[in-house]
Amino acid sequence: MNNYTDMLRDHNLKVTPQRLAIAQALDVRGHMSLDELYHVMLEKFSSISLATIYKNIHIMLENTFIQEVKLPQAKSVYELTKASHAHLSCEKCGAVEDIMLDMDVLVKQAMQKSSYKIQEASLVLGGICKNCQ
Amino acid sequence: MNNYTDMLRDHNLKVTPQRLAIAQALDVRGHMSLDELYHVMLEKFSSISLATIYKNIHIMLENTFIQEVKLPQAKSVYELTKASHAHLSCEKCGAVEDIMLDMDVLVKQAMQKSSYKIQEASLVLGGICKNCQ
DNA sequence: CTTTAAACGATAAAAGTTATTGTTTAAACT
DNA sequence: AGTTTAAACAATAACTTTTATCGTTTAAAG
Ligand SMILES: [Mn+2]
Ligand SMILES: [Mn+2]
Ligand SMILES: [Zn+2]
Ligand SMILES: [Zn+2]
Repeated sequence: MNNYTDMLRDHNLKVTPQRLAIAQALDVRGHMSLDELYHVMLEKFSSISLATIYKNIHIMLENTFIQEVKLPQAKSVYELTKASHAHLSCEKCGAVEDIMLDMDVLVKQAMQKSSYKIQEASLVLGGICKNCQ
Repeated sequence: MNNYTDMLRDHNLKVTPQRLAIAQALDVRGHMSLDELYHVMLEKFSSISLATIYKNIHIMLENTFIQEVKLPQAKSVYELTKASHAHLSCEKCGAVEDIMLDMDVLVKQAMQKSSYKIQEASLVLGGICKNCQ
């Protein structure tokens, strides 16, 4: 009865070896594209179907077990759902990092300027990571 | 020698009737998905090829005549390049609006917290527009 | 243990995007 | 204005990505 098992059950997802491996991979690596996830999964399950990856990403998104992060100049990456946060994206090596930023002031400003009821903020900051500088 | 002609020439794009219509459509409607653009173009050019839309979007992106906006829960939309700005996206009707917000403080904060050299910020605020409330 | 609905792998089908080819045309140059 | 040429065009084939189908396996409940 490990950690990922409980997490999957909490999101009404049946616990399978494939899903446990997806959860672990995303937990360890943070952010992964669909392709990356598929190739990592192939190492553990040499005959896993690509359709299984697609279907699990879908249902995991529906059940908010994971989140999709759309990056400006690259393929989407996926991550385990956690507290809302922004992203740093290195335009040289493609690395993606989390960063906690207080967006309350900005969101409040936006609600005053516009007539929108804002529910969520998606911020991706593009730049060059320490390693690539 | 209209306005869109000059704009296209400024971005090293050969001026064709199709491109003038794309520029006008994006100028008038603000943000359009590839499909929307294709269908609007079909009204003016009943036999325009979908490949022409794809190719023009590509070269216009390359030459920074237009920008792509990736929305969290919807297809990408495209817009004429203008001063950097954030977006409001209505999760009910799909409307997309521009909003000018000063992100300097936030970006400065992010550069201090991380070791990234930040070059651009992409912010999409999801919510409910005035009409849909 | 059974039972059963869900998940799986394999693979076909559909949708989305890019490449190819012959024709047309915008723009440069007489 | 007429000629030339490279780029853009429409048509469509090829390729990639995503989704649907189907027979089999398995997680979870009883
Ligand atoms: Mn993240
Ligand atoms: Mn915009
Ligand atoms: Zn980097
Ligand atoms: Zn709306």
